[in-house]
Parts: sequence; C-alpha cells; structure tokens
Amino acid sequence: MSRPPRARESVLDAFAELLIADGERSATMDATARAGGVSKGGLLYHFASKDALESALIERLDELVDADIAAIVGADEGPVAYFLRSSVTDNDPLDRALIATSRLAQGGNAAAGAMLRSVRERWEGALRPHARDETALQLVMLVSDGLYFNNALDGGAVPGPVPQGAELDALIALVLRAAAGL
Amino acid sequence: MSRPPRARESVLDAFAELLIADGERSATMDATARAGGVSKGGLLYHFASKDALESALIERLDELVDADIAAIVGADEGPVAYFLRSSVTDNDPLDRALIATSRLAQGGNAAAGAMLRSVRERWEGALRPHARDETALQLVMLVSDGLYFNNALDGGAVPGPVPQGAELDALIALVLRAAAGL
DNA sequence: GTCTATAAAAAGATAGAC
DNA sequence: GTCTATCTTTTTATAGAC
Repeated sequence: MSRPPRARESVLDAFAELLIADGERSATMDATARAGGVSKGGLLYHFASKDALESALIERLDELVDADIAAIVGADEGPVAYFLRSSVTDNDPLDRALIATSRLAQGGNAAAGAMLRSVRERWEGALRPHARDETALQLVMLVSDGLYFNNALDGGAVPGPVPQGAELDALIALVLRAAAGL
Repeated sequence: MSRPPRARESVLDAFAELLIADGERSATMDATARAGGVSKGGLLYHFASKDALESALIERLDELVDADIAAIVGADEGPVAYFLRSSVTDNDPLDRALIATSRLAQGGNAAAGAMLRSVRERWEGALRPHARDETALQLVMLVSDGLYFNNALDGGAVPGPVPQGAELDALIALVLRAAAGL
C-alpha cells in the first residue's frame, strides 16, 4: 500500500478536472501540467505518455467503485435509495473519476469503455437482490444514468434540470415503489 | 425554403458521424473533409471556420426537434410510450444530431449546451399534459436520458446494456404505470 | 464551387541539465 | 523528481489557381 507521490496525484486530479470542465480537446498534456502545478517534463516523469495518463485515471475509477459498492450494500436507507441519491453528483472523487472516464470512452478509448461496462455490472450486481425483477433493475439503472448524464453535460457549470431536495426524495420514492413491486 | 447544397450536407453528416464515433478530438476539419468527400478548401467554402461547422450542426438539431415534437404529440401509442421508445436510438438523423451536439456541449461549446437545454424543455412541454405530476414527468425524462446516454457511450460500437424488444416493452409499461399514476 | 499549397499555432514526445 | 529546450506531427486557417 505505497501512497502515491503528491505531484502524481495532483496531475491526475488536474487531468480529470480538465476532461470534465472542457472535454478531451482541452485536456492536453500541456494544460494538464500547468493545472497540476508541474512542468511538461515533470508530468512526463510520472506519466510517460498520454495513454499512461488516461490509464491511470481509469484505474483510479476502478478502485473508487470498489469502495462505492461497499457503501451501497451497507447503506442505512437501503441500497437502491442510496444508489439513486448518490447518482446526483456532489462532485466527490468517484463522480469526477466516472465523468472523466466517460469523456475518455466517448473519445474512443476502448479501455475506458470496458471499465464503464464493468462499473455498471458491479452496480447491477449490488442492486439486483433489491429489485423485483430485471425490468425494475433496469429502471433504477436508467434513472441513475439519466441523473449522471444531466449533471455531466456542462461539466457542472450550469445548474441543470436534475431534481434536488424534496423533488429528489419524491422521485426516489416513486422509483422505489415501481422497483420494489408496489 | 432553399434546399442546401449536396456537398454542404454530406460534410455536415460526416462531421456528426466523426463526433459520434470518436469524439471531438477526431472530428477535425481535415478528417471531416475527407469523410465528406471534399477537400479542405471545399469544406471551408461552405463552413468558413470550425465554429461555423459546429453552429450548423446545432441548428440542424433545432430543426429536427421541431419535427420530432409534432411526431410525439400525434403518436398512436401515446406521447410518453412513443417518446421512450424513440429514446433507444435507431441511428436516425435526430439521434445523430442529438448525440453529436452532446459531444460539442461536453467540449465546452456554450451554444450546444443551450440548445440541449432547449430541446429538453420542448420535450417536457409536449409530455407534461400526459404525466400525473412533475415527479412523474422527471421520471420519464430521466429514463429517456439514461437510454440515450448508454447508447451514445461507445458511439453505438458496443451493443450496450439498453433493453430491446420485449424487455423494452416491459420497461415502458412500468414507467407508464408509475408516470400515469398507476 | 472546388482544388492545392502553405503559413501559424498547438499537440505529443524526447534529450539532457540540474 | 523536476526543469528547459527542442523536434515532429497535427490542426486551423489563408491565398490564390482553376
């Protein structure tokens, strides 16, 4: 369990932020180095290529999802409600890694696409015991995807149409009724 | 109602396809010209800059959505069922324009983001009379977003986890029960 | 309307000093 | 571990012939 170097982590943070805020186009090596507070050479010491930088981000998502699955299955309000509530991004490390990896997948990175499918399967596996049937499970997954998608559209710059507070509670209750079988 | 030049349209088609398949990074002027069957100079006659090319795509979405709204309100199976069914992309011109514009929005194009919000509002306006309340309406919109998001992830290269056929029918029935008030 | 040629800037990557 | 300097390729855009 060697803790990774500070500079390496802040470069990776910066890369994710650039992807989320302005997309793959803006997340250049140069911009990432500047945002991460190192020079281009400094960045390249930690990540020998653009591909290595992308792979490290994908791997970070993998680790964060493992922790998230544990939180889902142990949630007090129940796995489905917790899962839906946490789909409204609060800009935590998991949200950022997930949205940034989506950007990479849309840019044609095959490993990013494969990781996103893996993440979805792990979530489905954790929630399946709590849904009446596969249709109900898909409803939960699709509402979650919809919540993520909307929040991710502008990189969080615009409020967006995603329900908050009491509206979100009502939505979760509605999905729970439908998914649990009424 | 002047019909636009053939070359102009095929360049715009090619640009959308590149955005969908490989993201903003790959949708360069050069690649777009080649895929559209013209030279770079030919492209630049029709679209004086990258920004003009992007604006034309956003405007095309605007027009296609107007036609879609008419189809939604007049659908035989009901607006909500029709809307959800058409959210599973069959790669028609509207689907392509929508996903391509999403790529532009994620790349930081403000006009693309504004257009996507406008599209969502127009859809909500068409469906609102057919939902019990705002929570039910949001459920329909979010499931639709989830369907689009999943199909768009790999540019359609990978089958993806989106329900088809009988599974899709069951999902639509479930959402209809929840949205119409059981 | 469509082409080729080319300029100007930005991208990823390498070399080597400190 | 981090830096500057530099190389190569790609990208956007311009100029002007046909």
